[in-house]
Amino acid sequence: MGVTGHMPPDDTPPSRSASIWDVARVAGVSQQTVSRVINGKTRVSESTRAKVMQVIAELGYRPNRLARTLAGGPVSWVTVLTSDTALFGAAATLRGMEEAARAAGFSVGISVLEPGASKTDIALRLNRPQEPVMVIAYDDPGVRALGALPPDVPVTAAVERPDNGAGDDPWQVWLDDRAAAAHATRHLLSLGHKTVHYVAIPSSTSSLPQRTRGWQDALRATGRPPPDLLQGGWTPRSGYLAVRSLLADRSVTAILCGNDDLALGVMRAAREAGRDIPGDLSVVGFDDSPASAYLHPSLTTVRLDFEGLGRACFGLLLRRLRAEGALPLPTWNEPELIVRESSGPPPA
Amino acid sequence: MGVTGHMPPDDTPPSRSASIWDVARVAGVSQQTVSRVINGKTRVSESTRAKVMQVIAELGYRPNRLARTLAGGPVSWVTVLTSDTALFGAAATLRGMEEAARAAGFSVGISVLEPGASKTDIALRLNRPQEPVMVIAYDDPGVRALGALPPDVPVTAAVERPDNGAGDDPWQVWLDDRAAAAHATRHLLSLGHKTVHYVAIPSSTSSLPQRTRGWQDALRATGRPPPDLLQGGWTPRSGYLAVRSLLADRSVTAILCGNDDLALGVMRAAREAGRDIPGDLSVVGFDDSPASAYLHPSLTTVRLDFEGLGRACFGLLLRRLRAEGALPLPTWNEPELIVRESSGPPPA
DNA sequence: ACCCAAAAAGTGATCGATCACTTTTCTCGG
DNA sequence: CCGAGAAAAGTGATCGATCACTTTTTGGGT
Repeated sequence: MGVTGHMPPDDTPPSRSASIWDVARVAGVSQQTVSRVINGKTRVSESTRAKVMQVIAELGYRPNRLARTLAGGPVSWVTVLTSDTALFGAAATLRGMEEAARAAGFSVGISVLEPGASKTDIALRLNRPQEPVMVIAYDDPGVRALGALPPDVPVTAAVERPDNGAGDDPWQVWLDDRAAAAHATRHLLSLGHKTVHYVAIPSSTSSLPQRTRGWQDALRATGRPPPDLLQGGWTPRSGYLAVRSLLADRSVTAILCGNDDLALGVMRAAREAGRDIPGDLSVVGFDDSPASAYLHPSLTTVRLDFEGLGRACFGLLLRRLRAEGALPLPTWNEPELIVRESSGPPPA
Repeated sequence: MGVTGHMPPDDTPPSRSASIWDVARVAGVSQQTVSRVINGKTRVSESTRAKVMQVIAELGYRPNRLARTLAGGPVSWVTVLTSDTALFGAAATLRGMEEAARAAGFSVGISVLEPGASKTDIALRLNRPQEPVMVIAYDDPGVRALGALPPDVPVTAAVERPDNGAGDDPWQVWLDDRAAAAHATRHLLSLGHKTVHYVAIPSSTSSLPQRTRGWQDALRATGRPPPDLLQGGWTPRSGYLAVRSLLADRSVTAILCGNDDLALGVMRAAREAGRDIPGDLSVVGFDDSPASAYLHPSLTTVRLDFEGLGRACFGLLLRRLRAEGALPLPTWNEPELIVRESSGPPPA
């Protein structure tokens, strides 16, 4: 076996893989031509294209997206900022975003926001100064991160619905929590409950969260004063603790919960207090997490299309990046009340 | 207002943000010096450093990690390949990986594997040819992706424990599912059950999965022949369907499930069949998902430290990248059986 | 044959950093 | 007051691609 031969030139140390130049050299063309073959924008003669493709396969060439992006190629990169991915809503939104991004050929970076992240820190997580970003801003760290991003960063966000609805940042998407909470509350009232109590998830805004408002809306619309709000966290445990003392009061017959995990904790507290569900107490959740249909009793809850929202958030980002506008925005489903076993008429 | 002044030179179009050159020019030093200030490897005089830092703040300069990596800077980038992030184990592992990576100053990319992803496709998801990768290979798409990665890619993986345990790929981490399943099975046997049935999660290997083996181990060790395995999927629904017909048989008194979601489905099927848990039937899950403690009845399950495993997987990657070895590997907890309400002695 | 436009392929600069060297500036002993 | 050696700062090449131009080749029409 000779020193030289038909093998690819061995001046490439084994520790570095083939670049576009290596392909060009072996194929006997310029690297620009290789670039044309790869990107397929301009015409390349069929014979040249075939040879280049063959060399690419032989050398196991894989393009370097870093270099591509640096050199001003098309944007194909997005970072998602989110806080706790253990939460159903955030995780599902992230899935939707990732799916849509991957379908469009984007790489997705993810960076989890811990509560104490500083403003400077946020900017440094981006891989380049004007990296496109999506923020999942359902909670406080997310909302703060959204505010902490430098103004020249192209960003879209999945947020809690703003108060006014219109006239706000056009680069945000949301689900209509308020209407959904009102709907769930009306469902309970229509079953005959005198009033509905509410265990809230933590708030992301200084003003009243939308789910809380929707609950109040529905009560006030029928002339009922909303009872004191019960503040919960995100976990079953916090739901359990929030309602434990309340359940001794048999006049409490219906509880709406800010998410399904809280509802789980509430149901446990109810059983320990000797309350039957739905006989003595109706419980309604929020999210329609996968487990909710299989709980005992199965949980009446509001289905929220977080994945669809995530896809739309990416669609919006794409529209922002490609200024040509008029890119169709993926649609998402409106919240939908799923009635199951955990809600029923109040005890006689 | 004059054409020139103390403002930063306005030859920078507003659409591009400051680079290291801009900082250097305004600060009156070379870009190399700016680089030194930023990276702090070499000494820079205090006065120069201060001036550079000030200009950085004024210009809102943010380093471009793409360019840094391209130019041969330290690796600070990792892509995670995973399939379904809706699964508890995968999601928790991902969280651990992201946490450890972020702590080490790495950016984390995530790419979800759909079942049909081709070999070529996998390589193209990487941002550069030799991008460090972590694979969550608990299921078939993950295992295949691990096999499809080009050989020169530095990769570590969280996997199901290999059969032989040692002598295998040293760049993999796993939890001892087999021992855990055996332990859970022994728990049920020690309560007095004659045998234990098993509803399996889908398998990632051609040979018998570890949880299945552990279950068989424990039965055989006491001279009991393992009953036919019940094949489930990942969802509560699949658990429900897998055992529905079985439950008419009152001699079935203990069921071990491959994950908590399956257990949820099994418990529902049991109730519909009029079986009391744990009076008539004991159910044990796997994962200790957050809901399991609050279910009715609360679920006896095996706690698996997926987050710790994810952190360790990243630690292993770091060790692989920095060949100096001897980097301490984060430890993770061994599986632990959490006994709750859903398991008890068989009916008399 | 001949010329010209369109198609195909090549050239050089650039993106924003790092690296390996080289040059300039201090600091201090003799 | 000079020179040695260390500390500080600068220079030019490079990473792997793209972009805007320029040059060469190809294919018709006359």
